[in-house]
Amino acid sequence: MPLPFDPIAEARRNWKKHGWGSVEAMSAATSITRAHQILLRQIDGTLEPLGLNFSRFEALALLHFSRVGTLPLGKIGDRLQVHPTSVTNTIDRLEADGLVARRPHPNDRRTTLAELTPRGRRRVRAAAQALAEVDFGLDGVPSRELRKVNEALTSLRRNAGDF
Amino acid sequence: MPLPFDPIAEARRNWKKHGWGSVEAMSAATSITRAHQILLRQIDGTLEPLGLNFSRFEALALLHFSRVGTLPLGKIGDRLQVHPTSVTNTIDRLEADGLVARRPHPNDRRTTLAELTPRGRRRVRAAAQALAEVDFGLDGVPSRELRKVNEALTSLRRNAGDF
DNA sequence: TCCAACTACTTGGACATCCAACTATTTGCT
DNA sequence: AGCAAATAGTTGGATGTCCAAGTAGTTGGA
Repeated sequence: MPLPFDPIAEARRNWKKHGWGSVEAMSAATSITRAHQILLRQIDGTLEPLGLNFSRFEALALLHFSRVGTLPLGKIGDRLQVHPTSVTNTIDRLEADGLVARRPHPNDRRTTLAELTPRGRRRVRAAAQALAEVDFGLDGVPSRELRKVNEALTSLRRNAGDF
Repeated sequence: MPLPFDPIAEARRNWKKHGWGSVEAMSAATSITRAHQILLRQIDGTLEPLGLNFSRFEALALLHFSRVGTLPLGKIGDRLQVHPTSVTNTIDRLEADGLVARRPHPNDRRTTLAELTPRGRRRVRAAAQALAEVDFGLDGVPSRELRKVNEALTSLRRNAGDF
């Protein structure tokens, strides 16, 4: 099914030919979009038998890493950079599957805590192992290239004010 | 609004501490996801006043680059790597806005062609200019870093069988 | 003290994506 | 020639994301 040519190289040629400018940025933006499509499909495919997707896995991992296994929903949204409504939706699903429970915050009654259940903790470990086994859909990519991706995208994210 | 630390560096530490493996790949996958979130928001924000989003813009650009201004819907899906139903939806929206028209294929009655209207051609030029002006949300990122992104992601895409 | 402004989360609605199933047409094997 | 399999696109349903607006609770300054 692969295309017989690199669609982004083709886009670069066309972009130049029409004098549209910002070729390097266009190319980077498009590359990131395609890479994201590819990775997300592989990752979600890996997690699907476990009843998870990448968003739900990220939320579970965050809870697993927090010493107490508990986090305010707002904090989860800040860390994952998603809208509060997405967090509500994600936690709804995890709660329906018994992987997480909503708890009232002891000091602030506006706040809801998500708490990892024992079942959720087992599930997130299994998911992490499954993802590591397929190298997050990146098996075969030389680690030199992976480091390049990480370096360059860290710079990009810092520039965009991500952190 | 930025976080006071790099969430991905934090994830790397936690991932290692729990012995979860594939740290470099996890880091790359997560970086790509975040970079995509950031870029897509800026790009869609730039295109919104023009009644477009990135998907619709990509479809229009593809048509603009094809000499005749016409492409089968299936080809568009192949190039953009999206599901046929997404193409149907995208073209529906563009058609409703008068930027594209559906035409029957002269030789194959199964096939539908999307044809760029004059209005669509003007719109895609304006959109390209708007995107170039904001450097696709990447203004400020040194071009050395952009080239690194492009190189590394081309390798990643090739490895994943994108082309 | 008290109330306006802020914060945390949820609800309802818009939109984009995918999958499964369906219709229409074309192709290829016998 | 004839029919099964493949191809092109659409519809309906599920999911996930965002925004706008609403509810509940907290905070800070007059």
